[in-house]
Amino acid sequence: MANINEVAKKAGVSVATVSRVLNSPNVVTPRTKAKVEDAIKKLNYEPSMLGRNLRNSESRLLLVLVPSISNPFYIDIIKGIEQSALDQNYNILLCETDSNPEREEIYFDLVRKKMADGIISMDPAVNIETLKELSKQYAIIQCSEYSEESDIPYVTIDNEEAAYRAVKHLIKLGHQEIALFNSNEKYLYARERKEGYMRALQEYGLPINDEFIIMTDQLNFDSGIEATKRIMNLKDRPTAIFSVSDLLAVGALKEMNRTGVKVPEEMAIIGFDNIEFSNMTYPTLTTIAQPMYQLGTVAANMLIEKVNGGEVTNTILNHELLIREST
Amino acid sequence: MANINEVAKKAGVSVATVSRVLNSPNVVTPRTKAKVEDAIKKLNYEPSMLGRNLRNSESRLLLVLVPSISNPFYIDIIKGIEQSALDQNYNILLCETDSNPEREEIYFDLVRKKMADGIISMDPAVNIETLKELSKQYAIIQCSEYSEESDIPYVTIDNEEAAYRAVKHLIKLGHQEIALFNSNEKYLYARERKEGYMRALQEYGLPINDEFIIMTDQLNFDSGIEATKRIMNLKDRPTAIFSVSDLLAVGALKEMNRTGVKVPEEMAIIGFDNIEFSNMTYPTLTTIAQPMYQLGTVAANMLIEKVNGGEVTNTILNHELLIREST
DNA sequence: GTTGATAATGTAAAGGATTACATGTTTGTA
DNA sequence: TACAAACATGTAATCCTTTACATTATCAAC
Repeated sequence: MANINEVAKKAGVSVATVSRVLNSPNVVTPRTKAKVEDAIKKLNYEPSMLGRNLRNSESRLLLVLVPSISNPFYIDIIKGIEQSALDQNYNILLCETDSNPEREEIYFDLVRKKMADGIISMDPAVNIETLKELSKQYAIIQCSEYSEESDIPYVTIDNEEAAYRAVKHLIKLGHQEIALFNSNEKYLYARERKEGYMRALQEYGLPINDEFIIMTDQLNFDSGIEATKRIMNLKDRPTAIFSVSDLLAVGALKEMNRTGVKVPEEMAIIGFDNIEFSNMTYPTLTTIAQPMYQLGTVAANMLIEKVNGGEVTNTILNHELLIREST
Repeated sequence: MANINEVAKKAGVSVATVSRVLNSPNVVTPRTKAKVEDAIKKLNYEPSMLGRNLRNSESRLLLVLVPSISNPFYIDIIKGIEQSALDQNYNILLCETDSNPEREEIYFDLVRKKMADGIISMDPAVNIETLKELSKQYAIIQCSEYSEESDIPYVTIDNEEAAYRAVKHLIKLGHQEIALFNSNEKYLYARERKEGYMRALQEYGLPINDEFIIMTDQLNFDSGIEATKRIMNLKDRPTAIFSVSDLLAVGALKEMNRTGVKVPEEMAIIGFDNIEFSNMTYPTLTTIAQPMYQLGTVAANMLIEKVNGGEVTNTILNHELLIREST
């Protein structure tokens, strides 16, 4: 495979000139440019990014840390990231941590070893201490989930307000007994969404029933079924569910269908995220729409800005309540 | 950031020795090894993969070409690929082509420019001519969808047989009028699955009704709804649907639910792929399970084998008929 | 036809590792 | 004690670009 030297020789110029034709074509005479381009074509030359990256001390790769690609919530974010990255000549290294610290370390090593120029972390279970440490030296952005006491820049939505609006919607429909399917409150978003849930209840003078608050350890379909079974076994059942994840809500829906409980008549359900699938269920799922794609593009732009030494400010994007058939 | 020279100086050895400590620790004296490791620690040295990759003429990155990450079918394959890759110290560059030739070219360029060591293509709409051309020079594997007349190695399942079994299952249940939701027959898998569909019908002496064969241009939910509407508008409706993709089948299911047609009593539905979601619908979806994860691991192993100059043989993996509620 | 300014090109160092080959050190044995 | 064999370490080339700096070519103006 030809390298820049051979091209230079064939074109009768120096390697510097070849490089210039490639990188700043305007500083070179049309005649030499033509000669060089001719040689490039004849030799089928493709500049090696390995050499270039070494020289430029960059990899033009962005690490995207995701807890799981099975959760469609992340898919649209990833699409947004990929688009922004491509637009700026970056590529993404998609890394699924599975909340496994060992894997996480493998991926962190990629940036330590210069194989990635920066990180977008979306993993709520990320080792925040390591992340903080890394952020002193490398460009890092948190997307969706973030840590308050780090000063790692983030992009997210107002989770408290979104949850508040969701629950308020249920209350307005006449529900007084509303369950909350939440995840572990060690995660900020879980705490914030619970805050919103409680604020809505309080505002309308409704009691907070601890039995109605279910903590699931994973945001997936099975946990949704599990949680639903638990509330359905209560003597005093709620009439509505606010779930912090569409996947949990889909599980709830399934369990309702299985046991013949009518949605929304006997049980209203509202999810969170607006994953593509929430529109395919029976009935379709009312949910809080997060601007996933935009979360992605903004995160990527912030990261690239930071990689290039720029300053970057935290961003809160808008959410939206999508009322569909399940409420 | 420290480099290998500084480590060597600090440890009082040559760079070669430092490199050896890193790459073949056993050829170096325990005493020197200790000195070097000490220096590494003190300087917080991390070997740069940029330098190493240039020297070794490799990137240790595998390109994974997917038509769309919105289709969960690919998600498990990707997981498999990622696991195998990690096990062998590779990472994956996930590339969503969106069946957009320009994007595809960007990604192909990555391998031309040595930024990726090989490609796993899963895109049925891939530009097969370019792929064939590239495969002369670079390591390429096709996963799931492949081209018969190229000699690019592939891993897939027996689509004809799988379709045959699915349709036979419907026939055994008493269905005589069976619709086929297929994608464009320019794709091999579409042709093969249609073959299987026809073989089953023929074997049982059932007529082939062209009106029952619907071609969709995309394998997604909306196309499923669309196709369903078409067959429901026929004077003579089928009593069962065989869909070549779960997503289409989910669309069909939704449309049945919307219009109050009972599944499976009035309309049986069978999908293809066994995406995670097919188990979450109401009713759950009978489907052909492809061994997605395994497709991924096998593809990755084949590719890495090929990257390292090995020879590789085509692989056909087993599928399975999963009978659930929709039939 | 000089001169000076400007534009185009060339030279060589640098970026950070790996490794063939050369050199220096230990061992074991006679 | 001396010598060869085996082992450990060092030297320097190499992978492929980019770019600061040096050099040469071009052109206008006098």
